[in-house]
Amino acid sequence: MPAGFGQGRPGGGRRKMFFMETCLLLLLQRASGYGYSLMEDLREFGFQPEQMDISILYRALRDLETAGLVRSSWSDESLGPQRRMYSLTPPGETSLAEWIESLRQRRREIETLETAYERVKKSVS
Amino acid sequence: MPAGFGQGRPGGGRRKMFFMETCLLLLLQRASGYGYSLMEDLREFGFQPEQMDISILYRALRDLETAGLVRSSWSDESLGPQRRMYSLTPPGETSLAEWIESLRQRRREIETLETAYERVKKSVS
DNA sequence: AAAAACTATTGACTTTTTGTCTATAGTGAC
DNA sequence: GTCACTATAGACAAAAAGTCAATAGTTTTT
Repeated sequence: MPAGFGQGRPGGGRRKMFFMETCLLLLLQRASGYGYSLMEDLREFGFQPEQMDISILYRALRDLETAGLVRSSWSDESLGPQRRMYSLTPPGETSLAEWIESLRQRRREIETLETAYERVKKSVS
Repeated sequence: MPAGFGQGRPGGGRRKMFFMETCLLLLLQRASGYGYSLMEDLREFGFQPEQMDISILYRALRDLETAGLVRSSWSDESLGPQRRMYSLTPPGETSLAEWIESLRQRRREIETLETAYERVKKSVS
């Protein structure tokens, strides 16, 4: 399977969440943030907060923290409910670079397919 | 979530197999083929037959047939074991066009992320 | 001040997907 | 006939992703 597609254990390998997690690392390299704010920021990359269950985002953040790519702490300075503020760790920066490269590879694979499709369409018509 | 990411039932929505199935439809628009031959043809799109279990390919073909996007028949003309020859149906052609468009969208989303990453890297250094 | 509404996070449950392993079955070679 | 090879199919298990509901503190409303 194509590079960037992972190798994969059952149900696993490259996951749907990969793109989202990469977006999160990028956002956190820009500035630290918490669940709800990151949710809004994801808009920039085509996500639509209204249409997604935010649990998925929280799970992604927890997974990233378990992997040591982000770190979190409770911020009590804010008004309103307590927020768990996330920020990027040095390993997170490294992973971000790698993941971006992986997505770049994936983009190239899609481009190959697009090109092939254009050729087929031309030969058929 | 980004267009091209499906909406999704549990564990579902946009699946890992989406890219592979689109490749298969494209290959079948070029010419009909069977399991093992398609496996080889997938090389063009970055797949590595040695490293993947062919069951996955067969399942993909059966799924596509269930969805009416391809049709199959036993070819007895060949020497060697019987082969199930697959070919693209008209609905399959339509889906192929849609799926390519969906992947195009996905590629654009990746490009957005790549661009954003370049900007962040520049501002950090 | 009690109730309601909102922000924020977490955890349990369920379905679907996906990878692996094994079974079947025909064909050609020795 | 047995063995190896090509080709396809099915069962099983593990993991991921989606939904739903629970918790908990904080403003706002009445």
